[in-house]
Amino acid sequence: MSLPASQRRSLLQEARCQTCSLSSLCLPLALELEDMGQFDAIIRRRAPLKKGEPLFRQGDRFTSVYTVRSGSLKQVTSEGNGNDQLTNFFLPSELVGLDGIDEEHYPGSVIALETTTICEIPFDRLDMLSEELPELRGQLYRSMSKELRDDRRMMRLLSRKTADQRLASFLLTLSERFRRRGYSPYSFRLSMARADIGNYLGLAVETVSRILSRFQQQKVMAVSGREVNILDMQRLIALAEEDAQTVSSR
Amino acid sequence: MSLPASQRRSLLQEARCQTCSLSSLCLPLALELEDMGQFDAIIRRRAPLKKGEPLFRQGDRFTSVYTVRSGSLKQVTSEGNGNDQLTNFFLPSELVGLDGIDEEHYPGSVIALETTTICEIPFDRLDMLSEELPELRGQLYRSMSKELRDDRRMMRLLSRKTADQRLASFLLTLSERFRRRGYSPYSFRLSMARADIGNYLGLAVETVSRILSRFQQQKVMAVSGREVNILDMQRLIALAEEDAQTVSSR
DNA sequence: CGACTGTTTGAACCGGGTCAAGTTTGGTGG
DNA sequence: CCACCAAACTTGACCCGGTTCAAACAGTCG
Repeated sequence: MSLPASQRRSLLQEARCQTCSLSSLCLPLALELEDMGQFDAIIRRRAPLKKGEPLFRQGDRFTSVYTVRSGSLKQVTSEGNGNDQLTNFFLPSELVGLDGIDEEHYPGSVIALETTTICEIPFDRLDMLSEELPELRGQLYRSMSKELRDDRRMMRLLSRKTADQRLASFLLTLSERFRRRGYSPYSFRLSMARADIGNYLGLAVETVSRILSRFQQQKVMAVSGREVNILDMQRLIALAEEDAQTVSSR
Repeated sequence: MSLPASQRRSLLQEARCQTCSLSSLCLPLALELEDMGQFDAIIRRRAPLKKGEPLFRQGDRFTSVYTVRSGSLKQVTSEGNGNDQLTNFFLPSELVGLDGIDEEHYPGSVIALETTTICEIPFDRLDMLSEELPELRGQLYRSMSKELRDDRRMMRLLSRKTADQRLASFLLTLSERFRRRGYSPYSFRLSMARADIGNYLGLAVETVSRILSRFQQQKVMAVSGREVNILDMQRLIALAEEDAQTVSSR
């Protein structure tokens, strides 16, 4: 199956970091133009994933890290017995698979929540290139360090926050991530199911649903299926940070 | 204040990786003897910390990562309002401070739980050295990756496990860490207070205390103050993994 | 257009938090 | 070495947020 040369070129073009709209957020963000060419040479394009398809499965041998080009994914770790744990959602420009380096196997499956395109970065090549390019190395350290910090925040959420605070925090985090990517922080579409949100936040589906209904009824946001519209950002921030009595007493 | 030459030498000796009993677990574990010398040259010895003293405080500028030589520490992140979150305990050979790389400030205070000695590794030197020594670089990536995996496990614990399962898991994790360091996995001393355990596991102090009492009464372990003696390891593993009805029905 | 999956809502229950009151431990100074 | 005090720990009683169970409803995709 072959394409006309022009289309083939445009596909390749699309896979080049220099022309990628995410380059200011993505791994090579710290690179000079000339270095970016080197980086470009090691990344591989992947066929788009359809909704529900895995990028890789738990236990697969670790070979590459990935960045999301478009779409979104979830990471799920299964513990043998029925209950899985959803440990992460990935949006465009975010790095996937860093937690597989250590044991040389991916510790969870990563599954597309919608049609999703991906850049594959073979880790051995990345490591070698990071030897030559201190900027790239630094960026890689920073990416992992940021993920560690985010994890700590998540632990705090899971161990200290009420269901309302969890939902509010989750929505604010999404909002902020959309904002940084140039989308509206007020109005966006949830690509994940309520069950996924519940699993991620340590809540029952029913609780997620109930609280979303309540937020809507309190005019903090409008929710219609997976479409979210934040109406009162300040209130949402208050809901995420403060304890119950502080919020209710206004 | 000066010491006889022989003692001075022995102090320096003590600070050398080649003679450190932890070298098989610590950051330079992958290095050849000759490379270890280079690594040795960049690490700095620190005066021992007394119980309650901070290694660094939340918000301090990130300069170094640290490894524990002896003793133990806790990492605490404060969110302005009263409630702090204890996000980690550190035992000998474990790397402290990796989550500060990204924002160039430490995201939490790290405080000694007992008299604790530390090796300081200035990060800029470590980064430069990691350029020359692929083994060291790999070990650094692996350390961070392992911490990511551990965090995911902690998230699962916090979002899915009951109080009993949390305590059991916590004790097993400690047990395993002691075992790997050459100490008894059955009998050890908790260097942290019940309140610290509760904070870390997302439980009230009272709950921690109650459950430890119950474990003891069920002859799973003997607890006397901070001394722990695991009597029935299999049972403890079952308590950590299985759901309540499975365990109670035996 | 039917079947299935995802979502919402209601009612009842319970695990673990909170509050309160001892009890033990460890550190300090006499 | 002991007495004292504050901090750490234990235990009990009660209560509440969030889970579970149940059932109806809404999308969505063959």
